[in-house]
This record gives sequence, structure tokens and C-alpha cells, in this order.
Amino acid sequence: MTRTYDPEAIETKWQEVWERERTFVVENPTGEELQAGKGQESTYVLEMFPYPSGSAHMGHVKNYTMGDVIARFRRHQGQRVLHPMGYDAFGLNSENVAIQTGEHPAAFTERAIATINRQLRRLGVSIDWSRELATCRPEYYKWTQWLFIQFYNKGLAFKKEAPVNWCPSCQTVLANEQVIQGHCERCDSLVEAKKLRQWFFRITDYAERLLQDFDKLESWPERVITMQRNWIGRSEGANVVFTIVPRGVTPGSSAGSGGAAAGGTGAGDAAAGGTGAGGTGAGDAAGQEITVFTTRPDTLFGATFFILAPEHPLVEELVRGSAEEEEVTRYVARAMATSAIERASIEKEKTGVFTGRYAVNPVNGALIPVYVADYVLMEYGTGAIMAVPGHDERDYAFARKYGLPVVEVITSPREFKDENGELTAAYPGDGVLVNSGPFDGLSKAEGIRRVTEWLKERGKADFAVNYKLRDWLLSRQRYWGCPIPIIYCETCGEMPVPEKDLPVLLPDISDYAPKGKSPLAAAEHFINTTCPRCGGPARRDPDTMDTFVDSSWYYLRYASPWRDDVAFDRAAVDYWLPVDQYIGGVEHAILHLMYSRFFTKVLYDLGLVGFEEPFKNLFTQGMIYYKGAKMSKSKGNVVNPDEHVARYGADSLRSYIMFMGPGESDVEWNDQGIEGINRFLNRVWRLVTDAVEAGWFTAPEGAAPGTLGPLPAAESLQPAARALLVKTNQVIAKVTVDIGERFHFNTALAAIMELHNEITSAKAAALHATAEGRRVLAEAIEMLVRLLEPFAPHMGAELWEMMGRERIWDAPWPEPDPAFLEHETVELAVQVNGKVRDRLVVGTDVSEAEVVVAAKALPGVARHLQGKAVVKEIVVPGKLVNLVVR
RNA sequence: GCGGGUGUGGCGGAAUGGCAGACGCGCAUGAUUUAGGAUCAUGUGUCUUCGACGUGGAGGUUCGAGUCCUCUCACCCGCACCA
Repeated sequence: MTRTYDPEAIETKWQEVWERERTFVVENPTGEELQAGKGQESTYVLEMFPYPSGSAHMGHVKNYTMGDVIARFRRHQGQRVLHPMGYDAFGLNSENVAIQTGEHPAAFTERAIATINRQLRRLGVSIDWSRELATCRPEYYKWTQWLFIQFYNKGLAFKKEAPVNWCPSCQTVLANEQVIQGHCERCDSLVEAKKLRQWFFRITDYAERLLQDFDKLESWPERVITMQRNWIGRSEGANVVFTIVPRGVTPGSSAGSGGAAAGGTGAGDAAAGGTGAGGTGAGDAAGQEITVFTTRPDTLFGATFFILAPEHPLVEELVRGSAEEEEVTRYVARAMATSAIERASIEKEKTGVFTGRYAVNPVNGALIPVYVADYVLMEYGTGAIMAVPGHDERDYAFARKYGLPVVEVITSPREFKDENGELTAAYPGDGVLVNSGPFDGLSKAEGIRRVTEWLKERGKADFAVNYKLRDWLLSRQRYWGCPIPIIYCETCGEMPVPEKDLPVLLPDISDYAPKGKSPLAAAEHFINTTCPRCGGPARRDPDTMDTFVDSSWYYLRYASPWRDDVAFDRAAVDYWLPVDQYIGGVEHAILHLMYSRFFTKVLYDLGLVGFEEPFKNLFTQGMIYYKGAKMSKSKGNVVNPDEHVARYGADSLRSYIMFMGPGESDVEWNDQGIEGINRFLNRVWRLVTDAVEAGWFTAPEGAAPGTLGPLPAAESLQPAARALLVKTNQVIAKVTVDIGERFHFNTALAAIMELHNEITSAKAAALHATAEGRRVLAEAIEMLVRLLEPFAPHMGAELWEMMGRERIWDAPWPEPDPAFLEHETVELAVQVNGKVRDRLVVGTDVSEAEVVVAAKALPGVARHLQGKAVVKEIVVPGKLVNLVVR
């Protein structure tokens, strides 16, 4: 009867069973169930959905296996588990492939989806396939558009002209988050700056909550939180108003002593200079107030010059018609032409140019020269800074280069000064204010507060918080994405597409090659439409959405993907969400995860969901390397999962990937490793099939089929049987914690292997010679199969069936029996001065004093006690004894 | 530069402050087999082996440190002129 282990046969057998029985399809609770309080038992396990670029790779296998182990485990624990799957199916990759081959992106995408779907089923991942979705299908993106309109109506989606990141190769704009060190995150091309009118989501409005709500998360990797925190980049400080004096007024001239400038507008208004004329009629921006953001208002007395970013709108006006105009204009033009990456390179020497103009330092009325320099960024703060060379490294470098004064306004350590007391480097640290008039003697922190308050009373400053986070640029000039549901009417203007007209279908076009603007712009039949309000001629928005919009809400759609009247069923969302366990790669630490958090908060504010964080627990998996590098087609070091499934079976591949190392760490693929796991599964197979053949699983007289009858009482067991039961229960306890709490699947499997080894040894010692021994062996083997099943579900199902049982996937998770968690005796290490000198086997009920006496008598110990005095005795119960001698 | 992380046998990796190296791979020896890239058994950190030394390095705390503290080196990741 014993068959050889044939993974292919048993895996397809059980996959068909699961398919036929719809085993993993989970229903939403009915109203009555919710009434009855069944809402407590749900678990939502979600892995980041794949981008269908061809076929699944090892990273996917790891991701989905990890989720599957958890999902199966939670089901065993009696949870109603939502474990869905879908595809992040819009995007540039498919479009680029399509452009090359001429195949429609939809056709390519659907084929890739079919491939991944087949691979995942072949892996035996317990997905509720009835909830499958793809973001490129109209029934999905209809609701992406609907959500966009909700954002639009709230003023959270808006269009503005701004300098944007343009990828010349992808021929589209990119969000800030998609620019990696000045390069396109997708194709690595150097990103260019372009001024364009684009759609944005007002994520900056949520900066503070995105920071605050880290507190609402249960378990997220600290580094992901840190990365987001850094990305949001919150800084506290002040906005301070500087006033431009008329041309010709210089520190030497008698005119304009600063503080006289007409009452400032609210200093907290961070408007970058404004566009209106300064009001002095001269048209030279005289009297114009420019706000700067600074984290160091305490150093204002050390502000010896002022800098505008080259892109600053006021630059042109400041120099118009002046002697400096030509040079400044040339500098600005060159700065704009320089790539962001080059401008940002730290090695690059600071450059800048004097505008010939002066600004008033509001704390002391000093006139300080205004420069234009490209180390000041238009995107951050107000695009203008006060320069404090004494206490800012960059300003120091600039000041030394251009011979500008450096003033110490915070007492600085000797190492920062030469023998004359001159600063030789900027001192950014703590100290006491000096050279700061009435503020001398204050600490840094106090100085920040007092200087700001003093200026605030005079309308020249206010406390302010600044964020590095930019609004999310979401429009893309590409074809394969979700159309933006906006219509422009010649008479009525810009308006959203009425809900009844959704979705705005992505049209079929013949040429979707990017040409610097959206291919849809050329699709007349799509672009030309009629105004929903006046019926007159109107045009559609030609752009499509960033695919991160699609993926920012898919976890909600899974709750009720069949609904064609709403984006999601509120009751179902309330029941399932937030996601209990989210699993994916750390590469999404900022992009996808921050955008999803933002979406959830907006939906919360719109009253559409009842929670503010979508993912309670996040697990970021490590990558699988091969030959020392990340697998990639270009490096030719790809390990194909299909080959290993074909050769060893899905159970072996799954188990090996889980055994390779802790889930969160990067691990190296090893071809021999999977063979080892495969051998282990073969050993389990033989062990169980032999046991079944030997009749150990035959129900005893009078017991129900598929049962084994009660275990003998703990006290009556022979030592070997008892020892095996103790091991079994210890392993149950360990595996439960390792899967359920620690996500340490590698050590769970190691423990399962230990159990197997112990069973084999017991067998070799003829434990099965007695009926009691056979009963205990059967117990241990049964547990072995059940503990292994989340990793190797097909083998689990098959062996379970052989053992005369049904539906292992429904069986409750075993619980350790407290009567068998401890051995009757323990072996203690006996140390003398911390060195192990002998071992001592004692009963667990022996007192510490008795243990010490016995330990001292051990030959290996007594030798080291000769002629010495024991000064201390330490007993760690169950572990060791340490005798300290002198 | 700033922030975070990681360093343990030939390899992947285990170790609530308590016997370092679980488990697996690899390797060695033996058994079995016509044969095997199968299976089984035994062994496998290093050395000068009744002992000593060993978790990147140097200190420290402790009866006891891979684990905690200080300094340091190497590598990896993120951000990077963010005012």
C-alpha cells in the first residue's frame, strides 16, 4: 500500500478538491451574524498584490507563501479569514512591452495575469479567488475614478502649474517619491525639471496626521516608520519676514533704515514673495516682503546675507534694468539647465550671484545683500533663506567664497575658531546667544522662542512648521492607466464626469507610443465630448493616473469586489478591515504604504470608512538573492519557481523558502537547500505511510473511525513514551508561537524536524513494541502532520486522509497539553566560576539546596572546589548551577 | 554628512542575560545497493585535546555577555545643500 511521495500527483489532486469545494471562498457575514457578534472572529491577511509583468518570481513565492501560512494557521484557529488576490495591472511596463511587440497592453496584461494566477494556484496558496480583481478592468477603475471625484469635490485633487519631474525616457511626469537621487525610479533616466500644469493630491494637508497616526499602528517595522517620517520631514521653526529696500539703498547710504518698512502682512503667510508689485511704484520690488522659513530664529543676528532660489519669482523684478541683470539672468538660466542631481551634488562648490539689492534684517534693521544661489531650493520652504554663515555649514562655505561676513551669535567651541577667535567652520550646535543685542545670554532653545515672539509682536515673524513632503503629482502622460474623469467645457469650464457616466473607458487606440503628451490627446473620438452641464462641445482630460492611485484603495475593494453600485460595501469593510496582517517588500515603504495611509484618512474624513489606518500590522519581507545579487533578468541570475515546483513540488518549494531564514531578512538561494527540504518531506511521507500501513492509525475497538482513543494517563507512561509526548507538546507550543506571533517560520520548521527526528529515534528504540508506545507514536506523528500542514498543505491533506481523517484545513489547531510540557528530570550544567565542569540530572521537584549539594559532589566539580571557598551559589532552575569560588 | 540595520562554523542560520553553533546544507567514514545525485548509521567550530580558545575588534557592567553599555572597524539600506 505504501506509495512513493509523488508531489505532482497529490498536489494537483488537492488543488482540484479545493477548487471544486470552493474551500477558501469566504462569505461576508450576514446581517444576523453581525448582530450575533460574529464580527470578533475575522482576520484579514493580505499580501501586496503583484504587478503582472510576465510571471511570478521567487519574491512572489516568498510573499504569498508567508501570507498563506498565516492564513491557514488563522483558519485553524477558528478565524474567518479573508485572503484575497488581485493584480496591480495598469502601468508602464506592460505598456512598454506592448509598444515593442505591437500587442495591446490589455491583451498582454490579461495574459500575464493568467500566468500568475496559474502559478499561484499551483503553489496551493489558499486564496479566495472569487474576489480576484485587476486594477485595469473597468469594473475596478470606475471606482478609482469615483474616488478621484470625491477627492476633487473636497478640493483634495487639484490642478496647478508647477516645476515637475519629467522622465525623458518614460515621457511622463513623476511624483517626487518616484525620483531616486535624481533618476527615474522605473527606468533610471536622469529626471528633468519642467514647468507643467498637472493634477495633484493634497497629501501635504495630511502631513501632520500621517506622522501622528504612527501611534495608531499595532506593529510596523521601525525602519518603515522612520523612512516615512524622514520623507515627511517635519521641521519646527519660524517664518520670518525680510523687506527689500529700493534699488540704490545700500548699507553705506543714508536712506532706508530697515524696520521702517510698512506693517507686514501676516508673517505666517508663507507665500513665496507673492506676485503683486511691491507697492512702491518703482516696479523694482522695493518694499516687497519676502518670508523665509528657518529652524534657527535664534541666529537671526548672525544673518549676514539673504539668498533666493534661482527659480524664485521675484528674482527677475529685483534686477530688471540694473547693472546686475545680465549676470543674474545668465546664472538663473544656467541653474535651470543644470540637472537636479548635478545641482544637488554635495561636492559641487557653492555658486551664486549678487543681485545688487539689499534686504532688511528684521531683528536689527541691518541691510544685508541679496544673492541668488542654486543651493537654495524653490521646492522647500519659501525658496528664500536668511544665511547665517556662523552656524550653517552651507552658508559658511558660501560666505567664505564670496567674502561675506561671518558672525558668531552662538557661543562656539574652541575647535571651531582660530587664534583670533574667528570662526573657522560653522558651528551648528548648542550654546548661548552672543552678539544678539537684548537676547544675549539666552540658551539656543530659549533664543528660538524669544526671538520669534519678539518678532511676532512686531508682525515680522510667527512660529511655523515646515514639511519636506510635497503634494502628490498624480497625472501621467501615458496610455495604460486610469483616465482622469474630468471634462473641460468651453463655456462651463472644468468639471468632474457625472457619476452616472462612469467609468470613463480607456479607449482603444492604434498608437500609444509616448510623444511628450498623453497618447489619449490624439484620440479625437475620446477627447471630444459634450459638456454634461450645457451640452456644448467639451474635451476630456487626456492624462491618466499614477498607478499608485489604483493601489491605494484595492484592499477596500476586496471586501465586496462584486458590487457595481458602490466602491465598497460599508458593512463588509467594517467587518474585515483594517487589514490585520499586511505583507510585502520594503521597497514600498514610502510610496504605496504612505499613499494608502493618505487615502484611508481622506476616506475617513469623507465618512466612507470608520478607521484611519489601513494596515494594522505590517511585515516587510527580505529579498531572495542568488549568486550574491538580487535576481534580475539582465544579470541572468533568475531562479525560476516553476522549475522547482515541477522538480520537487510546491510543498518543497514553499517549505524551503520558509526555512531559508527569518522572513524579514535577505537570504541567498541555494539549490541544495531545496533538496534537503524535499528529502525531509520524503522522510515524513515514509514515516506516516509506514505507520498507517502498520495499523497505528486504525481506530481501536469501540472508537469512532479516524480516532485513536484516549492517551494513557501521564503517570502510567513508560519514560520513553512520556519523553516523546513531552517533545511533541513542546514543539506544538513552539510552532504556535513561531507562526502566530514571531513570524519565524524557519525555526518553526526546525522544531518540526526535531520532532520528526525524535519520533524516528523512538521508533528505532522499538517504542512501538507496546500498544501504549504505538498509541504515543501515532499521537506524535499526527501532530507532526498537523504542524507541517501550513507549510506543506498538500502533503498534509494527503497524509491526513491516509490516517482516516477528513479536511485537515478545517481541523482546529492543536494545543499543547500542559501535563506534557515538562520532562520529569532535567539535566543541569554545573559551572565553577562560569565554566561548565560537569552535568547533573535531577528531578524537577528537587529543591535548590539539594541541587547545590549534589552539584558539589560531582567528580568534575569537586576537583575544582579543592582547597577553595565557595563564596556564591547560583541556581537557575532547569538550566544550570554556578558555584563561585575563591 | 544624517538616519536605520547587520556582522556567529565551509554555507543558510539557532540561542526570554544562563551549556554558543538548534535545524538544515555541505563534508567525512561506514552500511545497503548491479548502480545512484537514493536510503540508513556515525561524526563534523578551532587548537598544541584529561585542557584551552572561540559570536568583526578594544574596553566595561555582571556570578555569568552573541545578547546590556562605551568606543571602534567593515558591509548593507534609506535620505541627502530640506535652511
